[in-house]
Amino acid sequence: MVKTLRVPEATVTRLSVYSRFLERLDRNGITTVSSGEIAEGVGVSPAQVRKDLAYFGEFGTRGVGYNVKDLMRYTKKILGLDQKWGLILVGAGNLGFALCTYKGFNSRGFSIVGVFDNDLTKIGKKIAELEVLPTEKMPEIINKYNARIGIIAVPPRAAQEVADLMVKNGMEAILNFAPVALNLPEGIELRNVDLSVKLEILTFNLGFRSAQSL
Amino acid sequence: MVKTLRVPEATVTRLSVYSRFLERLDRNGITTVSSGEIAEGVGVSPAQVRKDLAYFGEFGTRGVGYNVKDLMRYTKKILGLDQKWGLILVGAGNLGFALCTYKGFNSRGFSIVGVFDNDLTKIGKKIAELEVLPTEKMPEIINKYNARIGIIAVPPRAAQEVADLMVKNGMEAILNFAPVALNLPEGIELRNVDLSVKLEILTFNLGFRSAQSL
DNA sequence: AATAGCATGTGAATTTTATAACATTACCAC
DNA sequence: GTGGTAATGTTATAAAATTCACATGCTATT
Repeated sequence: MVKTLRVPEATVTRLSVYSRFLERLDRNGITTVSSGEIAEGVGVSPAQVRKDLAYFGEFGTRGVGYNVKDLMRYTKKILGLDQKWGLILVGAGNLGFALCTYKGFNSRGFSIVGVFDNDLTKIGKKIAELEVLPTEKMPEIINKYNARIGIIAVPPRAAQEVADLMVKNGMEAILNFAPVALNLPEGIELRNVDLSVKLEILTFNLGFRSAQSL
Repeated sequence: MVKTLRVPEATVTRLSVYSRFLERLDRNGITTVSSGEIAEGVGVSPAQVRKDLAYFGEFGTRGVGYNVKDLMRYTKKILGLDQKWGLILVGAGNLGFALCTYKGFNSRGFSIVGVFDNDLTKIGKKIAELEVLPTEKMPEIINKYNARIGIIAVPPRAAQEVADLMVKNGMEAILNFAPVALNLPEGIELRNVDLSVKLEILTFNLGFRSAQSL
């Protein structure tokens, strides 16, 4: 029986943020950091930082703090970023293009190894150094680069179909930018990035504020 | 004294998702829907749907369900989407370009009314029908279109400076795509969209799964 | 008009998450 | 070495969010 401690997703999210903050500290030559400084730097409480880290082990030294380089490595290891990840992307529109060229992915060990689209006007075009391919080529590319994660950047109506295709071709995780709820078999990891939801939180709050000041 | 019920942000997030789901139902000519059907459609529990809606009033009919058109209008009203919102965007890179042309914003009443960049090679270029302007023109555009929300799509190191400028020019809310924690004065609404965090949740889960099957 | 059926709205129970408080341990100065 | 200081790791407390269960009230049918 494995000791199975459930890690809250919010903890994983924050860990990702800590990890990048640590990279920045490291780039700036800082060698030691306290939970309070991390907290300050990313906008949470010091207790939260320590609690989050405690899910995974003891990484600090009492009375001193954390070694930046070490903690950075640990966090990246925990997140699975001690390896390179090849991603495939379907949807060679403007969003797909932006994602392909997004530096934030590369700097964290992600690289897009295949871009697909079924729009004949897009196939053959180049994005960065990648040629846009028809989805029939998906198995070949996935196999060649051992890709396990797919990104969906197509319009909403096409998203489910693309998701099904990805699953059929063995993808284990999907990052979906289309604003629809996808139906996937058990065991496939799915996360949605909804670009307008956060905007709507902002408008909600702007309205709510006015309502309260009446 | 105003009855001040705090609405969880997760509730607002889901409301936004419900709202778009209802739009889809409406487009498909569906007139009535139950909490169970909404739940099924967006991937939450029926009780969750009812609880979320209960923060804002009673919108359904017992034994029947919800009128799709009405509930759609209510949710949009609650989210502040019964009006048009003009947005300004700083950062005319690939991401900025993608956001400018993103249809999901327009369909929810958002329109980008100004695109700014201080890169001389970008100023003057056209994105959709908008010309990229230097940030000095920001006050003029903000005033002309009554913009209250700004989007940051610049590299991390420039983000804080852009945020400060937006605040100085009267922006009340900021949607930040740069992967850094911004420091803003009290009262400014801030939400971050971090494109790589969700990917790292996926890689965490993929790794975690393998670890557990050992 | 009465009754059966159904889906909402809601208060209570449970679970989860975050905060706070404290005990522990490493380091440094003397 | 010994004691003071500081920041971690952890336990306890509080808060928040979700789920559950059911009473309420509308509709349709007989």
